[in-house]
Amino acid sequence: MGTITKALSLLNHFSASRSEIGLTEFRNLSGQDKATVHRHLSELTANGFLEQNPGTKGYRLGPAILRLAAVRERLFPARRLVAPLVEKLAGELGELVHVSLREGDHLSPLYHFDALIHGTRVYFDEAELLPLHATASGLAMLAFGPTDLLPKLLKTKLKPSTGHTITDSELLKQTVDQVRNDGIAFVDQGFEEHVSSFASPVFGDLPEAIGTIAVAAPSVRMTDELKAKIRATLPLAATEVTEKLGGVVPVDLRRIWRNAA
Amino acid sequence: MGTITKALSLLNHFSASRSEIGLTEFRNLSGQDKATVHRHLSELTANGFLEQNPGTKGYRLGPAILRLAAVRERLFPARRLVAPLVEKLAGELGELVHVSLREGDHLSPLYHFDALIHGTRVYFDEAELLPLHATASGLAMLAFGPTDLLPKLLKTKLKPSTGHTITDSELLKQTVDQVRNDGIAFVDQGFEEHVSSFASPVFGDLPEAIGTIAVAAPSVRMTDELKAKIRATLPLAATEVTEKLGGVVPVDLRRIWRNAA
DNA sequence: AACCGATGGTTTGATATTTGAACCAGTTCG
DNA sequence: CGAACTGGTTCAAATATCAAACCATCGGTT
Repeated sequence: MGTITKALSLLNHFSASRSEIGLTEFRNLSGQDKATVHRHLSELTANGFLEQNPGTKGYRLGPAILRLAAVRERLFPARRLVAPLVEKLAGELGELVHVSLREGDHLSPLYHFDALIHGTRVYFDEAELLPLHATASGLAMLAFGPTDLLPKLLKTKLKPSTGHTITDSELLKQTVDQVRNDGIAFVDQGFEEHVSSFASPVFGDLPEAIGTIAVAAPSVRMTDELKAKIRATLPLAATEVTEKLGGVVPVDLRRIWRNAA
Repeated sequence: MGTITKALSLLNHFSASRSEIGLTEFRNLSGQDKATVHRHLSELTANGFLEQNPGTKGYRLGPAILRLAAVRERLFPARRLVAPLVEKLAGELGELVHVSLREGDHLSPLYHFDALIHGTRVYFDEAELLPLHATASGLAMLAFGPTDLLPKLLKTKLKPSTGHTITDSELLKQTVDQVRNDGIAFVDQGFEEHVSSFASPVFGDLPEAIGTIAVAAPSVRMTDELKAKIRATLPLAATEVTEKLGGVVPVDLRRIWRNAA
């Protein structure tokens, strides 16, 4: 792992529930040497990617990130473009919908919305990277994303998130093949207990998925009726998101989706 | 310059007018070796801070930045908090107002708003880092920010942005002293030709400026009347922004502002 | 087709930086 | 006091960097 990757990985330890992290905590989370972590934190701070709370000495995400995010959204306003589509689908289904983009061998949440019409709801952390083998989104990405994604992933050990996570290489291959045939992925409690989700791929201008759109609901609410409704609407939403992002759905997948409808 | 700084500095070459940058262009902009730049770009891409356009091979800002920005805004919604104050002041004055936060030895734009009531207007690039010695915001930061900021800056060569930029150490020291007495900074065409601006510091919980609020207008519109109006309103706005961000204005500066009013 | 001048990307081996175990210093708590 | 935490710093050994040369590919020109 290169220096830059080590440093940037430190930033991934922030989450909705952990906004400020100290040196020792970073060392524990990253497993790196303390001196190294410290130099990395200093350098990230000097560049505005972190800022240090003068009182607690803890580190927080810094202003540089906001500045760069503003630039990206201005040039390629993906968040703004997909937001209405996500909200519309979430409203129709009454469940949590999220769009994520591939970030290396994970998926990075871009936008999510929950209609909040039910008492129980699925918790979704925008800061958390989604693993490819444990989530419906991940399976959709493995099936329709870059072809070297699955082989690379199979070289690593598949870490279970729950007792239901697929950790067997052969089973993962078969499941991905099935997703490729169906044009939609379904996972029950693979990432979080008691949560089921569906996902379909979203494309850029190449016939290679750049992200996914997914619906997640508590498993108890995932009835045959809701499943049918999701299967009927999700491919359409994926097509709309793809078009909003200036991409095209590959013809063979378009055919699969049409036949399913 | 450390590896991480070199890599992160690459990201600063993006701007509103330059959304996609190729390897050779990065090499020219950064002055670094091509092989090094390429390795850095690859590593940034692998971590989602950049993404590569498969067609042109150029690099763009990646999804990781959005993800982290969402986390930061959720934990410390500075942008959302200051936006209404910036817009209110911009409306009252009819000119461009911006709030920036310190990012190492520069200022990083956090939010800006232009009432757009005049035909000519000041161009403001959210992606661009503001130098401390050339802008009103910078002088306010030098006067009220960390005490080691000015000495450190004086050790480097002061690069002129226009013919009016202060590049003399002695003059800069005097000017900063004056800003410290006035509680407000004024610069005429120090950063952009034909643009004048005022700035006051904004504080966190320590008696040390963390950022600034500034008004910029075409020099021809900067009449005595407008100047008086800005001097009367900017300190109040700076106080409001400080309070929104959960900080306090140091008592001695509060006295200066009160006496001026 | 052959050529040119760009581009992105890779390799090599001497050189410089990063690394990590141990070390230092300040707090907090019994 | 001393133990157990913090955050932060030092100096041989591992790793990254640099410069220059190289390869492949693209789009236009002769």
